[in-house]
Amino acid sequence: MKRTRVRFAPSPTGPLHMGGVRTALYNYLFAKKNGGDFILRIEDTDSHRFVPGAEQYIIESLNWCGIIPDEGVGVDGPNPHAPYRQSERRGIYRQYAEQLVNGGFAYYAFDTAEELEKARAEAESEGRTFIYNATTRGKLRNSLTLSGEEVQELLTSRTDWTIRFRMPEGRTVQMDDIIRGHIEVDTSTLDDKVLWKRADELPTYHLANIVDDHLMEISHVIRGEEWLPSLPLHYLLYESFGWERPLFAHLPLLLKPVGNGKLSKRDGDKMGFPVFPLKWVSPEGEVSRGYREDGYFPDAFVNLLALLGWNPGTEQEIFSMDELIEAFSLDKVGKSGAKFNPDKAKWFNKEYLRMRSDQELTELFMPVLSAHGISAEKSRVQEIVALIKERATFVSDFWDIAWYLFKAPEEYVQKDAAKFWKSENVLMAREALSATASAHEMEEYIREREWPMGKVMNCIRLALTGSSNGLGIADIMRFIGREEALERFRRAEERLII
RNA sequence: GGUGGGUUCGUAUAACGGCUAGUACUCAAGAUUUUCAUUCUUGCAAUAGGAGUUCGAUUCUCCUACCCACUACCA
Repeated sequence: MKRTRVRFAPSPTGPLHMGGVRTALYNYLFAKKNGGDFILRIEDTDSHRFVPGAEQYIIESLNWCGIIPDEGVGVDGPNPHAPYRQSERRGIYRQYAEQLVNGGFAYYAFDTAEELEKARAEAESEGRTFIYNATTRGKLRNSLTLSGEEVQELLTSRTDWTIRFRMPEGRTVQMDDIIRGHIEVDTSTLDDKVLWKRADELPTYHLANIVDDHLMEISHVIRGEEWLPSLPLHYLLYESFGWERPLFAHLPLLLKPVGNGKLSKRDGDKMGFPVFPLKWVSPEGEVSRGYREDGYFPDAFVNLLALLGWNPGTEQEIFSMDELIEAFSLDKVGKSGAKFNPDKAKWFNKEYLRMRSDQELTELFMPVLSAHGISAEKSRVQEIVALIKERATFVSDFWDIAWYLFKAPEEYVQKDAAKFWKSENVLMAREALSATASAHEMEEYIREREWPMGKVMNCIRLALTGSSNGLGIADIMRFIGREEALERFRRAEERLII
């Protein structure tokens, strides 16, 4: 049997967004599940849309997620099909395009951008849509309508011609998609796509894609649903070359959380969640947040992405990468677009945070503490982390949850003070606090006297933390000590009016 | 407009012709707790509409509606 080889082939036109990461992930899982290769190829055939830094961003993102290519751009190991950057492969495409011309499957087109623009505008004014195919190509300037000498002349004198695919007439292309099943399309609705551009000596996506997939011995093409409309062309290209084609699987789109449409950069900014794996600063200086910088764990991110459009068929939701590889299969991938749910994303991270060891979380929390000007002993911090980890979604929550274990409150929440800082409460609280040596004793003291536990405790909590919610008094006192507790209470008495 | 794809609770999904349509997130209520959070329990909530095939349809077929993608010398 043929070896499984898949590729992720992004275009470096900007940061890779989470939909792209998911496509890469599914390719990776499929490859690993089948003991095959996962290849990273960069499709930079559009010189006008190149964005500096985008390629590096793609590599870093995949690396952060643990989606490691076996072959391709950024891989140190053996790269038998190098180069994997299409701009570096430009020399190989022209011959293939010309092979199609010689076989009668393609032709030279000399229409200028202006001429095509005019034809489109004309058609539109008549209520039609211009389509470059069998119905119009006979009236346009190309090697099918011009004489051999004219063609030769134009080929050498001009540098703005293209090679177009000659879309056959009256055929129904029969296709099969692993996810969507059998699909048929009539060629009369398709157009003569440009395959190669003389102007920059580069192929367009369609040609480069087919040639490279063939040369790199790709067995399965797993890509986004937006490519489904060009599948007939790709089928026809394989047929014209006489090549065996790979199997295709078109993944459902990732949709925005509310409303309709593809998930886009704007949605994240608007709704307060990242759309990109990593923070991205565009060449213009525009900043987009990333999952990594927002405090997500890479394995949580991968887990939530995996479950957007795929399900294991069981009720398991938490998967390590190895478990995903084991469980993954394309026939469990859904057909309909998946709306991204930020709440569920947070839930995943919360689950992953709980699974992290106290030691690891402590290492992550230490820099946060220093950033707040706190220097604390690691062993002490680790005890605190153990106490608060299940209250947090992100490591960054730790500070908000437990800052008062590191420093005294400067101010008090008005509403809580109004509710609990009352003379009778303060009297009881002061007595209980000063008459006992530990939180445990204090609790006994209050109970014996049948004082209202809630009122007294919240009064103390207000003095210790500045608000009426937070950790148990016993835990707080264990960390700050009795002296500090008494001091904080004294200060509250000075500052708060009854 | 044309072509293709899609449609189960608000969201992600399960149920490969046969249970009371299941689970998770969110939300609500209750229990626990000195507060908050956690935890536990319970609850709200769906097969887009219409025909057909069938003993029986969420599942198969057709029509309608709605949504999405594509329709570049972009990928």
